[in-house]
Amino acid sequence: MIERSGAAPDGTDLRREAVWQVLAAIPPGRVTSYGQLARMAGLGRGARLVGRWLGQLPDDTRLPWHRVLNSQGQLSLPADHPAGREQLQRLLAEGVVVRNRRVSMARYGWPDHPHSIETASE
DNA sequence: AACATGGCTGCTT
DNA sequence: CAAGCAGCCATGT
Repeated sequence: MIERSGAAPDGTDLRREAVWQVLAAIPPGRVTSYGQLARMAGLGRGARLVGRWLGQLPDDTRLPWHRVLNSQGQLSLPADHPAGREQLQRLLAEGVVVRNRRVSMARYGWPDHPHSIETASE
C-alpha cells in the first residue's frame, strides 16, 4: 500500500483543522461570518465550504458553530430547523442580542472592526 | 467529465 | 433596506 490514511492529498483535512481552530478561538458572546472565518483559516473565499463543513460537525461537538453567521449578521439556518433554534438559543444564552434572527456585527462581530467602537466587551 | 447544489459574498438596482 | 445577479469553490450525482 502506498497510502492507507484518509488524508486528502490536497490537504483538505488540514484546512478543515484550520477552520476548527479559528472557530474555537471565537470568544463567547461574539460572532463572526462564514467568509471571515474562511479568510482567517486561509481558505480565502471558501465561505460556502465553511458552511458545508459546519454542517458536517457531529452533534456532540464542543466547537462554537453557533457563533458563525452570514455577512449580514443573520442566522443562515432556517428558523424552523432544529439546528436553527439551537443556534438562536445558544447565542441568547451567551448574552447576544438577536433581533429578528439578526445580530449587530458592529457590536458582536469578531474580531473587532478596526474603526468601529463596540460596547460588547463590557 | 458535466451539471447541480449549497448553513456565502459583494456589488448594483 | 430588500431583491437580483454574478463570482467563488468543494461535494455529490
